[in-house]
Order: sequence, then C-alpha cells, then structure tokens
Amino acid sequence: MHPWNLSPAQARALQLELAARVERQDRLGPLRRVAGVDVGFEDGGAVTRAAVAVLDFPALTPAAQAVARVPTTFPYVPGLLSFREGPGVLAALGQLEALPDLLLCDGQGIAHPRRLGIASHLGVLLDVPSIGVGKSRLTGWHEAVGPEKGDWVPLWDRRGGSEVIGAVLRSRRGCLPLYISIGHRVSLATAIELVLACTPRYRLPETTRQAHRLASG
DNA sequence: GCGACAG
DNA sequence: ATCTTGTCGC
Repeated sequence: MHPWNLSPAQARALQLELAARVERQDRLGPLRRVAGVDVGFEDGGAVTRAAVAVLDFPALTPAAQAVARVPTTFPYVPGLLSFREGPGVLAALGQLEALPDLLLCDGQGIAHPRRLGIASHLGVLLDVPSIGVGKSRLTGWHEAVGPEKGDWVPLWDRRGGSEVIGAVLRSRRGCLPLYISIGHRVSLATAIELVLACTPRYRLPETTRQAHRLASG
C-alpha cells in the first residue's frame, strides 16, 4: 500500500511491524464473494501480471475479474515475496468495483519466518480477511499427512517447536498437500474449512485456478 | 560454516 | 515464477 521500494533489510523490518497487526481470530462478515489472486511474469520477469478472480460463494460461479500489468521492481527473495508480487496484486484489486469478502492468496500467511507472508501482508494492508494457500513449504515442520481429502496435520514453527503456524492439508487424493495458514482475520480452523469449501474437485481452490489462468496459461 | 528457501 | 514433450499413475 505504501513502502514497496525498500531494501531487503528495510522490508524485513517492516514485516515485523505489520506482523503485529495480524488478527488470528475470526472476524468475518457475510461471505458472499471469495477472490483468488495469482501472479505471472512476462518478458523474462520484467513485467508482473497480477490477476484476481472473484467467485460467488458458496456456488463458486464467476462474479468478477481483473488483471494488472506493472513493471517488476523487486527480485524474488525467499521471505520477501510480497514485495515482489504485492504491487501488482493491489493494482488488480483496485480495478474491482468492490473488495471481496475473502482473499485466497498463493503463498503463505503467517507460516513465514517473521509471520508475514503475502496473504497476511495484503490482508493487513487492506484490512480484509485472507488465507495463505501455498503449494510448497517456506518454513516449519510437520508429520506425514493422511491420504484422504480433508486429512491434515499441524505445521509447527520448527521440529520440536510449540507454535502452530499453519496446516498441511490434503485437498485431493493422490496429490501433494497444500500449506494453509492464517492470513488475516480468519482462524486456522476456519481457513481449512473455507479452503475445502472452495476446492470441489482439483488440488487447488477454484478461486486460485481461475486467477492462475488469468495471470498465466 | 552448512543447509533451507512461498512464487 | 519460467523454459518445455512425453510419460507415469490413479
């Protein structure tokens, strides 16, 4: 929303401040529209293409969409993903008539070294409920997950740790699990329920799939 | 010093 | 993320 052109060190310092503003309990209003946000790149990374796909909930039918193309200004640095993809996503969201009731982001929420992955970062800046849906692990440790859809195990801050920073969820049989974590204003239990409610058939939530096709393929 | 490391 | 065909498994 504001400081996007920072040095890695400044970015990390900002993350610590914003992380203190993350709300880990449910604070949701009526859930009518859920949005998936995703980012792709063009020209070898020079251009960031961000997309937002809004679906009616719980029908998961198309409601609105937006795509924004902005110059890429930050490199990919593990732990600082939001500083690379955030500007584009905000531009896309700004094209919508209204903000959705919930944001499902590609990447982590608080399952992050400083507890401020892209889902939490966007959620706090916009003060909108958000959930982190990562396809792989950034940090944390977990036991093996069961094979059935809906099976999940807690994601701990570290091996032998005591802080639960997310959930490793089997969203579909025979597929790799998803890394779910609180973004902002949504508890982990609710986050798991909502992700499953948005994932009727494939590994990824329908929201994310739609956003991905707009941003890439 | 070594290994790990969202998209 | 992106560059890319065929191939293995439910």
